[in-house]
Amino acid sequence: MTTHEQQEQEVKRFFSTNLLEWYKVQKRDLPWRRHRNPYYIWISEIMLQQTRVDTVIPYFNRFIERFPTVESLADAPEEEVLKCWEGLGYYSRARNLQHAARQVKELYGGEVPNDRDAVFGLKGVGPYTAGAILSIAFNRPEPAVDGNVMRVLSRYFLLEDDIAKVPTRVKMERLAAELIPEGEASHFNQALMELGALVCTPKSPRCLICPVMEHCAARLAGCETSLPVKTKAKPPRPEERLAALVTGSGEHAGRVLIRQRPQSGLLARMWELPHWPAPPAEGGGPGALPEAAALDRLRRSLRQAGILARPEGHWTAAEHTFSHIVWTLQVYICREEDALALPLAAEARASYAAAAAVPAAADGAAGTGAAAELAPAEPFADGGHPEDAGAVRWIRREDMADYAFPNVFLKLLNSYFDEAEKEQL
DNA sequence: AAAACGGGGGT
DNA sequence: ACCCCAGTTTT
Repeated sequence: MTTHEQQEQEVKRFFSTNLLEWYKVQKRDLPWRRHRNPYYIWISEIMLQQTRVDTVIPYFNRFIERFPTVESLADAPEEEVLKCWEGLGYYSRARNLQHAARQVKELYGGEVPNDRDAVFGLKGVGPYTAGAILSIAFNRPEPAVDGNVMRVLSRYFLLEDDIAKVPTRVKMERLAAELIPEGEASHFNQALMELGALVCTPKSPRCLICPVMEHCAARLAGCETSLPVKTKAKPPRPEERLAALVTGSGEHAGRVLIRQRPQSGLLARMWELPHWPAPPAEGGGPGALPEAAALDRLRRSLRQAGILARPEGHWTAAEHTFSHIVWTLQVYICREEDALALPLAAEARASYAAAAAVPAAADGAAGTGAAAELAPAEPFADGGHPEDAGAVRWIRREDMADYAFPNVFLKLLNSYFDEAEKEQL
């Protein structure tokens, strides 16, 4: 063995032993670290995907209280799981998690399997989460490479590969596996992620308190802040939308109309205020749509969705940023026309739902050119909006507890009910 | 290989 | 106000 290879080995050994010692002293007291319950580890790892520890903690505690075991999760109504996930984002994680709980119940007697292929086969479990469960819960020497780990390794070993690429992750996994000290997979993998979260942070790493800074190649080269290398995500596309806050009349007095989103796609099965794409303003940029045009457009969208309501005026604007879209919602207060006519509205929705089941023309034509000129009762040029088939409910503030809302609608509804309450006084 | 899929924190 | 962060599934 050459001296160069010996040095390389020494740098690796230094990293592993120092990091492990640091972790044993510095590790945070986190709810899922208080027991070695594979179910807790699994739930926490799914929640921690794309999400920071501080955000996850209250969700984790509520979730475990409500679904203490794999079986309780497998047997729960899906809406309750979704409600528990409300505000956490990436809601397919919640549905995949319940699907996987049913897999564990049916296939493995309710015990999280201690087996690589079995864990991998669970819905919502990919290479990172499989490694995390196997190492943290069962102390198996599997790598668990997330963004934190790639940042730490790319700096310590000065690796300039693009961490957005799959081959880079595979390379990091090989390296991470090599670094695991005998019998210490659980602590070591957590140590790696803990270092990335507390010390080797993206913007201004705290190199002076880092347990391995002495041999950190990026630090020695003075390039730690330019690592890891990562291709930039493309900016989200803007979408202007008109939203309706419909207040009930007659038997719906004091209530607001909400509707459920489709079974798949963005915010699947979540509840919301109804909203539709805003037609582009005359020769104008976004947001320039005149109020009269917006009211007219909204009136026709409501009618087409089978909602008998009249838009009355602009209430507020709200912005909601996804990773790939930015919604600007112009919210209009609308008044339900006649509660007694609701059966008719239900009928309109049902017939529209049937029509919507027929494959419609490609999306994107909404509100452009001719569509803006159509008579009120005519469908839009693109065949309508897929959301319009969704179920609707009239709710009071107390009823919000029974429906899962994306954050933007949670805020709008709370704010509306606050205002409505104040006016009562 | 690239896009879809939320929400929050740092600067 | 703007920039950054990041696993799995679907296309």
